[in-house]
Amino acid sequence: MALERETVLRTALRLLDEVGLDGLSLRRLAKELGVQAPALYWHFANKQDLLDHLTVFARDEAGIAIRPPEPGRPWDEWLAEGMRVQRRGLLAHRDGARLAAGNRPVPESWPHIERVLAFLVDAGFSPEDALRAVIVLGHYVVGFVLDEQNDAERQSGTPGEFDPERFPIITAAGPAALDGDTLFEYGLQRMLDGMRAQVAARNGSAADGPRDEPRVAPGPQAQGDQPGGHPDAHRQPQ
Amino acid sequence: MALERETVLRTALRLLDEVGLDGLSLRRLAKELGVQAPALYWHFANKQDLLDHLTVFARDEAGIAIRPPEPGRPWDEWLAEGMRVQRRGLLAHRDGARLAAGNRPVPESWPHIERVLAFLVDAGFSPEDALRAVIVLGHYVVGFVLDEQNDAERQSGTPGEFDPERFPIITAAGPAALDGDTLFEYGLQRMLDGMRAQVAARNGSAADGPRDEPRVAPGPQAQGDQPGGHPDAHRQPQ
DNA sequence: GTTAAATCCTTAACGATGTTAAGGGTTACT
DNA sequence: AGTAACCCTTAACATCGTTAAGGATTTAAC
Repeated sequence: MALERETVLRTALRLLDEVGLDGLSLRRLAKELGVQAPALYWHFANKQDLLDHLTVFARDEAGIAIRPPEPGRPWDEWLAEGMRVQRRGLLAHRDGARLAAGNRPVPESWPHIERVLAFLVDAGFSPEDALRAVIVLGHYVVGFVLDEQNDAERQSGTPGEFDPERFPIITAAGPAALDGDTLFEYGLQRMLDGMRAQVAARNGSAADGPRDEPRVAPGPQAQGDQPGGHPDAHRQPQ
Repeated sequence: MALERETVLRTALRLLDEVGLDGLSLRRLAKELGVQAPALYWHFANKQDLLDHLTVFARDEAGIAIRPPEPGRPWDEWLAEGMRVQRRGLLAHRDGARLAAGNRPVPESWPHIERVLAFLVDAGFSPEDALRAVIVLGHYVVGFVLDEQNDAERQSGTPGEFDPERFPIITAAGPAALDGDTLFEYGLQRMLDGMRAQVAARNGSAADGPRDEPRVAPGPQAQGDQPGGHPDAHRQPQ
């Protein structure tokens, strides 16, 4: 019976949760599939190629694909929700962030990004800042979960006890400040605050503030529908 | 002649720049030192231990240690500068971010953090938010440079050409939006904007919105730091 | 000055890894 | 029947981190 690529990836993902990324060897994976290790080279060029596809597989399985925002919903809430989903997708599997960070990006992700950008431009972003925003937010999410899972894998998180004499402020902050969800939300909201303010400044009084950001000419952008037929109804200018 | 720990680390750091983190094997390092591989186990418990110390060594060598802000200087400018220095420290060596992200944090870094927190609390942060701010900014920096060096190591950056039909907004944004320094500064300033707003709101009145890029910051000039203004990332030859 | 301990490194080897070479079966089509 | 595509096997290579056991060499003690 032929071994399907998807079978390999699904097994690899399950094995990843069991043994971690460092324990995920080709021999171990092959044994799990009832097969010899070199058999995997028929389906994938090499291990890196397998991991690249595994990243895509995990992302698709987690349902990261962006949903268009409901018409009445503010862009920032929608974006925030998207980032939370992305974080949960990385957290869904052991070493998920390391896996996602350590592979080459697949070209399939660009259409997805383009669709997100369309919504942001509709919301008042310049094309440059829209692109910057999604990239920069993505880096935040990956950096965050990377550390989060690093702490989980080893026992290396925050020391349970801090000497109040030497670390008065850390002690005053307390462990609640380091709670994963709260901490993630803090950074996320700070960044969105900044973007909100920038968009507001750009859309509102566009002539008063000493804004020195290069403004793009309001040329014809993103107005027509895609030739591929994406029925993405981007409307509702905030 | 006895081999010093520091000699090992300095050699390892130089070798890292030559062969990358994946090429940095104990045998290769030992050969560079004119020694057999197991000799390294006298100086370090294992490879992970060596890499942990290498991270500290690289950081100390890069002069990441925080300098207290000059009395008149706004906290946000000072923090921004600290993050730029941190980024440059990671960029200073090949795979620097991967190295820093992949090790267990050393307890020596906590006093450093405590000192930063003291300045932020003085500036109006609550202890919780001060702690959150430095952690969250750190995650951003690591996530950013991780991707930056990932693109550099492989040829896997952005495709040089985008089809304007399928990707109108990405095309409109242009490659300038993806310039490392500019992109880093964008996310950094957005996050600092959000923190500024929060601190201002917490300190009661003073409804000052987010300010602009520090290079045009109002107030007393006279702070002529580096000529050149923007941070200049040194990338070594690939 | 001999002895004992601490220091620093070597040789040999183990188990495991990614990967390649060469080829054996099965299946499908002509 | 023959041939090509498909899917996997056995064997092996080079390299990896790591351990075991033990030589040298220096330092300290009696």
